[in-house]
Amino acid sequence: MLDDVDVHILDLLQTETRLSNLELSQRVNLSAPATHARVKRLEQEGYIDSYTAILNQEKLGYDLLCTVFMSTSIHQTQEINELERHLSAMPEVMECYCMTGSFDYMLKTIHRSRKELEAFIRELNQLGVSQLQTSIVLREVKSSTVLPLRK
Amino acid sequence: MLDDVDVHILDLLQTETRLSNLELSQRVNLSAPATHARVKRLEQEGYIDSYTAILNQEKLGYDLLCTVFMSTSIHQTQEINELERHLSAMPEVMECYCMTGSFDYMLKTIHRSRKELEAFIRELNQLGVSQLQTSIVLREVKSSTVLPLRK
DNA sequence: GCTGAAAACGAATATTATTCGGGAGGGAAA
DNA sequence: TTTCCCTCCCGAATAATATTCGTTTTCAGC
Repeated sequence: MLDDVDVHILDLLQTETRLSNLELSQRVNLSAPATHARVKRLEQEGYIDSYTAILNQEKLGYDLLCTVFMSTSIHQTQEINELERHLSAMPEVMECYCMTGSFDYMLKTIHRSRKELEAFIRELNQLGVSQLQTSIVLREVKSSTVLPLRK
Repeated sequence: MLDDVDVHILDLLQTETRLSNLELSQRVNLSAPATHARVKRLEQEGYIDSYTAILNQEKLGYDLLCTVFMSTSIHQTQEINELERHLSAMPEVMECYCMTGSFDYMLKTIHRSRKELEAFIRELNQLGVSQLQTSIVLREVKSSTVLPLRK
């Protein structure tokens, strides 16, 4: 279980990840070793999934962010698994969710150009897709990975 | 501009962020100081937006991931800005995009319970929203922040 | 209050980042 | 071709930081 200090640590880690262990320990009013042990425990117990660097999409030439809603014509578990493995392996697919609503899946995809987007959609169509509805992101208003721990 | 080594560094940083600078330098066949200087430059020039810890939603009690499509009845720039500032400030809103398609915005939101989701939707409805369509994520097939640099 | 387990502390050590001086490589001008 | 200059690299030295360790404190259960 998590106490208040654990939650404080998690919250600092997800917003100010680059804090040194020493600074972190000062923020939560604990010694450096105690703080360090807690962080290790939180990693160990799976509260922290991963650490990552968020790169700038625009600067790296990825101008085209899309959402794709799709349904599939296949229904057998094995084929579904196969389809999902395919989707997961596609590097353009950043997120893939199985959803309620009129489509089976929603994808968030990223592309360098319309040309690449078109190639991607063509690739999707070869995977047993029955319906496809693609929308393009015009502007990013907010993009965060931060869970609202302090609410 | 970026050379091959820069791209290699960025790719390692977004997948194996916890590599020490020494290990990183060995992976890209450069000395530690040279690698370090490159990373600093990449941060400085904005190729790296941020570093973050990805927390485990489920373990922290956030079972409900949703997509919300919404349109607004307001059209004046100032009011739109106001609306977007509101949306950005809501901690449940993890992502917010202005989109093509039949709705103005798409949100990705996260909640602890149906109760909280309901409260959130009620809050949204007080912001000048004309249409709202909420779907719930049944299963996460893939969730990544990694750009396909090596493609 | 007493006891034992869990967790914290400070000091010592090990790792790692960071700085620095110097040198190699490569393009431009004579 | 030679010289100059700029950029970028390297290894060694230093500074900062993480990590380990033995001891002390804290606190729940009796």
